[in-house]
Amino acid sequence: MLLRDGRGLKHVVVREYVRELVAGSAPGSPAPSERELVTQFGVARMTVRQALDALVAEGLLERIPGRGTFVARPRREPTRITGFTEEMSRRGLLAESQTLVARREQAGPGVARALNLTEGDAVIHWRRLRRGDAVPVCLEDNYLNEILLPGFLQSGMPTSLYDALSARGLRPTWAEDSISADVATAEEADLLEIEPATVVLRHSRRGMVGDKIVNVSRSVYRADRFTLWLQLGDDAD
Amino acid sequence: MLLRDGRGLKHVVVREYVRELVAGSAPGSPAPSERELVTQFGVARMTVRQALDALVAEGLLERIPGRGTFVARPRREPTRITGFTEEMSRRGLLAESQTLVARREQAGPGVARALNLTEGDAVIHWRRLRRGDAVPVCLEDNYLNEILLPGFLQSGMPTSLYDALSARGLRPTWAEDSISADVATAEEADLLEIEPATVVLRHSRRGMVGDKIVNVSRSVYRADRFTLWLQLGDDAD
DNA sequence: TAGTGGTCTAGACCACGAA
DNA sequence: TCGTGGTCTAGACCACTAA
Repeated sequence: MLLRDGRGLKHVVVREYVRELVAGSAPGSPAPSERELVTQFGVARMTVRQALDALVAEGLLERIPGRGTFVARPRREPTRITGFTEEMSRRGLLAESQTLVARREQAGPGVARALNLTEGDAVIHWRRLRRGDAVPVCLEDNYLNEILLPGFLQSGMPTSLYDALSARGLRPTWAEDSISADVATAEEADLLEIEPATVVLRHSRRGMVGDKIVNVSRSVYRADRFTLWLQLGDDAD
Repeated sequence: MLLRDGRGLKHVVVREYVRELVAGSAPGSPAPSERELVTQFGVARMTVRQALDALVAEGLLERIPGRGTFVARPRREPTRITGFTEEMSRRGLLAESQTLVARREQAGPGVARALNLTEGDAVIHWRRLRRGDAVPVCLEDNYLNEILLPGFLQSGMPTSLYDALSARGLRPTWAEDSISADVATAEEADLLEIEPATVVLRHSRRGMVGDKIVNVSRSVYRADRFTLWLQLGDDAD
């Protein structure tokens, strides 16, 4: 079903027409009325409603009974699942990255459990020292399920892990995170250019898309250089 | 419009009938077919579709063209915005709370900005020492916009702030959080029963419902007793 | 082939908002 | 009063799945 090109479906035609029509309009601007669209496209009103229903559901439009249909104010969006590169650029800092380890390894017990693999299964281990505006900010270990990412190590390491995962349709849309405060080990302190036993923020993440567990990351941040910002919830009042 | 009791609307009748019918069914169980419901309720098929559309949108049902309509597997849900009490009970710990301060104050510059008030405006300041299974875990300062919560201090302090806000229709559905690692001040260390300058996790939150900023909290957690757990994203693959 | 959901029509009446 | 969105009808044809 639905092998016809989307442009052939009338409700899709109307939907995309309205979407482009209101693109860039200020919140509160009126959209065409349903009966206007009926005459304009020569379709039934139910078809127009189906088109508008979709735009209302995605938060672009808002219906007010007795008044009309209007451009909705943009919804607030919860924090997306991003990596260091995007996070730094959001803060207006230049993200740099130095790969310390990039190799195939056998999963240890913790990584195996987190990736839902068996101990000893092959995983990709990628360790990077992350800088923001040239200052060491974060030491990040990523473990990837090699079965999901054949040839990943051979294809040359990308700048942004999440961009590389996106290209393979494996960008996590869901994550389980844990965040704690701790002190740096000697090795961490050395790489982050801080004194041993200095306060750090630890952040572990399990990234998933659908039912697939894509990666596990363990990051340690300099507490004097990094605060985690989050937006939670949704605007469904 | 819609002053008729919801039970009078046919698509609502059908929707709630189906909702109760499939309540408790295993994911993958078949729901009644659209045409079955048409004959059963004596309504048009568009009406049945409207009813089922709502259940599909909320993730209860799933349509598979050519096969039928089925109970969907429950969606994963991002971490809700909760407070200490719910968080502890989720971990199977007994949450206790000792109020140290509960009074009306004038907002300082930081609190005023966070609550979008003017410096010197009245705010409710509520400071509590929070214990999990009798061990001090967290010192929490809450600042509430008094205009939104008239008589809050007089009504007796509740166990759970979020429960009390729910009762007034002011439970935050949206929050902006910041999380950092730090060391305890002398006062914090004393109350949390740790050594001064011990590592702690700081968590600030601005809680909102709609456009209203309800509260600002600043919590300091013993790092040896608390790790923050989060689930981010949604299951819209 | 029979049954399913997806799309679509050409109407209708209702409650509400604004003029 | 007129225009709006909300609800509802009684059909229709299509593409797909499963027997």
